[in-house]
Amino acid sequence: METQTVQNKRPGGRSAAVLNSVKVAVEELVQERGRERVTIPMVAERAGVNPTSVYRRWGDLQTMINDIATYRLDPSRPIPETGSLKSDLTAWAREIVEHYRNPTNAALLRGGAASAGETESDCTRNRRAEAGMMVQRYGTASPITPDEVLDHLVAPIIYRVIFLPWTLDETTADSLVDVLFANR
Amino acid sequence: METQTVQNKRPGGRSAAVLNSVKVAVEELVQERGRERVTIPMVAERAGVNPTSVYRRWGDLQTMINDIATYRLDPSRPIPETGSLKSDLTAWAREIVEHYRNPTNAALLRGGAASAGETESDCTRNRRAEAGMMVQRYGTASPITPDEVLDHLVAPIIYRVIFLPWTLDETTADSLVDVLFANR
DNA sequence: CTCCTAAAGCAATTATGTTTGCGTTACTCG
DNA sequence: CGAGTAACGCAAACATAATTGCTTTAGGAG
Repeated sequence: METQTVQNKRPGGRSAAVLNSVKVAVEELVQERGRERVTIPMVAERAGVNPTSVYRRWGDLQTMINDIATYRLDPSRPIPETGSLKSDLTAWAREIVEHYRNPTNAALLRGGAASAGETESDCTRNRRAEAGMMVQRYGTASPITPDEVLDHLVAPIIYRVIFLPWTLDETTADSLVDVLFANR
Repeated sequence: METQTVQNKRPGGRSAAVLNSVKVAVEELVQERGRERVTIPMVAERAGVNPTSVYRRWGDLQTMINDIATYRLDPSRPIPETGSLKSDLTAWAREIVEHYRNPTNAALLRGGAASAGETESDCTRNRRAEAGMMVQRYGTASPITPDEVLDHLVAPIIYRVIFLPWTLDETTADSLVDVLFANR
C-alpha cells in the first residue's frame, strides 16, 4: 500500500475541480457503501466526471483511495507539545479518536486494513514515528516506550475503530492513557 | 458481516467435495493474492468447479469468504482452564497469536476488517465472550475486566496481525499478559 | 433399489468494469 | 495574449463478472 500523491503538471483550474469532486465522491461513497462496494465508474458518475479521467490519473481504485485518504490527518500537522508526556499523549490520542469518529475516515481505514500486511502502511509508520518523537522528548528515563504506546494506546483505538466503532467516545483516549500511566 | 453457514439439504458426497475444494481454493488464493484480488471465477477455476455453483450457493464473494473463515478457530473449542486467570489468558492469547501467524488466517482477518464496523462481527463477539468467561471464573474480585482484556490483549494482537504481522512471535502473547498484570 | 429433487454443470446472455484512439478544452509559460 | 500541450471527454472495443434457463448428476428418504 504505497501512497504517493499523484501529481499533476497542471494543478489548477479544471484539474483541481476534478480532483475535488472526485475526492468528495469517494468519501461519500465509501461512507455510504463501504470500501468494498465502491467502483471507479460509480465514483466518476457521482463526481460528474468521465471514468476515463479517473483511470488515467490513478490507474486503479486502491491507488485512488490511498491518494485521497492521504489528504486527511495531515502527516505534517504539529504534534502536541504541552509540557509532559502524559498530556502530550492524551492530546495526540484524542486527535486520533476524533479523526476516526468520522465515519468516512473509519471506512477508509477499514479499506486500508484489507490491503495492509505485506508492507508497512504510511498510516502505521506515521503513528509509530509520532509516538517515538513524543517519548524521546522526555529523555530515555521515560516510563513508556514507543512500542507500549502502539500496543496499549494506538492498537485499542484502531481495533475499536475497525470492529467496535460505537464504543469510541470522547473519554476513550483519556482512559487509555490513564491505564498506560497507572502505577508508573 | 453476518456469517451464517450456508446450509445444504444434501451435505454429503458431491456437495461436500465442492465445499471442500472451494474452501481450499479460497484459502490458497487469499493467501497468494490478498482478499482484494480474488474473484469468484478465479476460485471456481482453482477448485475445479463451475462458477455458477459458487454463485448459487453463496451469492457473492464476501458471503463466501465469511462462511469459509468460520471453519477456522472453532468457536466451540475448549477455553483454557489452568487454575489461574493469568495463565488462562496467556494460553488463550497464545492460541490466538498462533492462529493468526498463519498467513491465510491473517489474510482472512484483513478481508473481514474491510467489511466490519456496522455490525459486531462473529469474530469480535466470540473473543469478547471468551474473555468474559475466563474473567468470571475467578470471581468479581478479579483485577482485570473483560474490556481491559480486549483493549490491552486482543487489540494489540489484532493490530499487529493486520498492520505489523512480522512483529508477531511466540513471545508476544506472554509479554502482553505480563504488562496487563503488572502492578496488580 | 427406486424415485424425487436438490445441487451441480453447461452455454448463452446480460451487465459491468477497463482500455484505447481520437478530438476537444483550457492551463501555463513565454 | 497566443502557442503548445497536459488533462479531459466521448465512444467504441474489449475483458471479465454475474445471471439465467435448461440439462445432467447423484444424495437420501422410503
